[in-house]
Amino acid sequence: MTHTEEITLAKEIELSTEEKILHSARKVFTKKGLSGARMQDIADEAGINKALLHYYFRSKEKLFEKIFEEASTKMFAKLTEFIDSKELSLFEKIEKMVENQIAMSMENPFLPAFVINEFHQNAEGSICQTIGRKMSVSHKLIEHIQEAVNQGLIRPINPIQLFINIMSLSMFPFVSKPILQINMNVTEEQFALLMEQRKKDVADFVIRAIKL
Amino acid sequence: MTHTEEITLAKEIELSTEEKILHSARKVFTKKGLSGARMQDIADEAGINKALLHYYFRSKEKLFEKIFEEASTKMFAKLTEFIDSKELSLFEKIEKMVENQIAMSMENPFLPAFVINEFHQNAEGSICQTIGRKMSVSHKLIEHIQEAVNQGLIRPINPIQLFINIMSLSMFPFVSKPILQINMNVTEEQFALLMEQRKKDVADFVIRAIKL
DNA sequence: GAATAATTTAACTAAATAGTTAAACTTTTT
DNA sequence: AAAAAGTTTAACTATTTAGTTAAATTATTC
Repeated sequence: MTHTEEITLAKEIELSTEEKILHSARKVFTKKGLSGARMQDIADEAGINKALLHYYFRSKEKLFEKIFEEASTKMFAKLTEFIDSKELSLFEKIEKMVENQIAMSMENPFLPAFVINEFHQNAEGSICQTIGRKMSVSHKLIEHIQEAVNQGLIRPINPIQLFINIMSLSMFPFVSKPILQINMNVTEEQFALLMEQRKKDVADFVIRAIKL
Repeated sequence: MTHTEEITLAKEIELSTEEKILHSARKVFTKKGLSGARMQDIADEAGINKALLHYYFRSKEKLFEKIFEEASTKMFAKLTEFIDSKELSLFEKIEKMVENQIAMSMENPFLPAFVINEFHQNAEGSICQTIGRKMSVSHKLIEHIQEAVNQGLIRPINPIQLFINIMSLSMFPFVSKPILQINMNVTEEQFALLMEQRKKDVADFVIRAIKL
């Protein structure tokens, strides 16, 4: 193996320092939160030292801001893709919302709790205000629900309550996972299975609750 | 006003130092979490200095443990009262569970997010393990649901999923309140009104979803 | 291949925060 | 009222953690 081959291979396998930092920052911040995370932990996780962290990202706040914004966006990314669609029926939208949010949570188990908690502890803070404005979920879904009620397709329900219900059923299990697991003696595998079932179960549950 | 009258009056109005500390510790810990809370903030909030805090409660950990255990218990206290009852029907239990958990969350707005988040960040830790064991929700409810399915009173559903649904619908809105508010432009009063409505709405929603 | 720029480190400083001490003050007991 | 116990404080120390510096190393450009 020549020298250049070694380098090419290394580049394919190993991430750049910046990417390594972002990976470990994601991991540490989402697990421990802003106040619980330690720059030293992030550096250790990335296999570098603290000075290099500050070389790439001036401060903890700056690094956090990047991770938090990325996380907030990711949390609702799949939703915004189709929520305004004119082609999908309300029931189809509900099915997709549930499936997408559960899939997102399964792929990123700490993400929902992280975003929710930082908003909680810092709701007035500038970061949350900025990010909050960007991700206001469309009023078109609310209108879609209201239309369905008006047309007698579903029973009367406050559209906002229905939206809250869909989000609650999809995401709460992941947010409260540790309590549920202790509470009900559920292993990791059992939990994953339950959540996989929920992709269909929750949509059915919601549709049964609202159809005439 | 005599000297003794002054003292009697003061005792009625003012809390003991220990109670003042617990009050402010509750406030600061539930808002900021273990890692975000500062002993100085707790002292300031109680109108005392840090040394006195350490006089009453040896360390931050000790004080936190007390507050956290109290909070975890409070979070499910009302539930455990009636959940095993033989007199109540399943639907009555569902109505009470929803109403109690929403009422509890309205009275203690930061409590659910606090408990959930600390479990998340510390699920392996000794505190969570100890507290977790104490609050395992009864299997009798699960059995009650299973019986209702077997007797054909409700449509087939995994009892664990139904339990998760009830908890999700009752508590998620409070956990995700800051995001919901920014997302849907909802004031404090509007939010309180929505949650008041949910006490009935959620029970209806669940019952409609499961009844034949 | 020398010069320049980018990357990385060890060792440091600065700031924040938990926890301690010794003395003063207050209340209760004898 | 003297002694003892309980309460409170100001000023302190110890520890943790974010952030800096200057020098060494590596990669890139001319």
